[in-house]
Amino acid sequence: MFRLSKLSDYAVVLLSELGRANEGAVRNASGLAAATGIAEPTVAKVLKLLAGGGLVTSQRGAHGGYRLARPLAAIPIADVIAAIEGPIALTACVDGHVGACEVECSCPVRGRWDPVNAAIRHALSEITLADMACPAWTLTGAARLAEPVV
Amino acid sequence: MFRLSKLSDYAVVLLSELGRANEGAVRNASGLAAATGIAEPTVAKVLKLLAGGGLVTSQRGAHGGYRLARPLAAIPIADVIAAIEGPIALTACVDGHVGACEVECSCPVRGRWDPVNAAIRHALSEITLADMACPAWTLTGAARLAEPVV
DNA sequence: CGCAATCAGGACCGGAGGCGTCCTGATTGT
DNA sequence: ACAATCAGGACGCCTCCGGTCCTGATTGCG
Repeated sequence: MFRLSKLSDYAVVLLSELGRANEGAVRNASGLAAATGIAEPTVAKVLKLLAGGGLVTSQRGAHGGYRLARPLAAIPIADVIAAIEGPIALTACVDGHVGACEVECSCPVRGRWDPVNAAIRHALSEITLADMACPAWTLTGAARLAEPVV
Repeated sequence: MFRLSKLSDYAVVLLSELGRANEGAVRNASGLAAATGIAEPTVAKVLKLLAGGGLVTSQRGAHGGYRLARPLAAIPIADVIAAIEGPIALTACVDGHVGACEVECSCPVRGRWDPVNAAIRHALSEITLADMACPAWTLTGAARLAEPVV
């Protein structure tokens, strides 16, 4: 199974939370932590990663915080994963590392996963955060989301 | 990055090796280890997993070994990964586990990654081992493939 | 002008799980 | 009967993720 980092999961939650209500609003880390139920240090870490990836913009100083850099519909899930976990690739041997393999010529791995990587990258580029938003929410508990839970 | 297990990588190598030459031939674990450069105990482990997944058939006893259950072109890479690493899913919370989440109602994760999982599963089902075979080989050394190398 | 709030960046540690190995038993051809 | 080979599980090392915390830079407010 593809062992996606839990941090990426948090990232989707936080981005969705940011995308709710008025998208231009600035939210600070502690407020987002309270709204999502994720531990505050973790929230801060994820937001910093997302800021580094250009998915959110940060405002420092008093009353600072984070806001979405683009609307949710313009954020493919591939970008989120890339921001949190680095470039999308299946194995270590895949990107670069040419010549580092010990079995070398008999190593049929080099470049072999490339089509798989490309296929996954493509698949993940087609799905945006807006697509992932609330299968259950929109149906049952949209109202519950307006208020910070937990 | 999608941290695909190294075992899956070995599996592809071993299956490709099995698919070379005459596909019906029986190869034992030590021979495959020698041909691929992978440590023998690891080869045995991978082959056992593949046999459990029905990708190879095993013959016990003296002069026993493994052979492909189907031709390479009939083995999607998704089957290999499923055999080695279990069912394909991005996170633990995704499949089943309903109600096991601590944040529960505020956990926007449940079911959310489903479209992503489906997209990846689909992508991996479209690519067979035959497709992955030798991007470099087919160009330069197609002839080399006809005969068992190394 | 000083202070408080907030993000930026990195260091640090604990725990989980993958990876590789090995051992014992079952099966089969010679 | 023996040797070869696979089946299945147990086990330990080691890497890496996760979560936390600390210090410094930036900015608005009193």
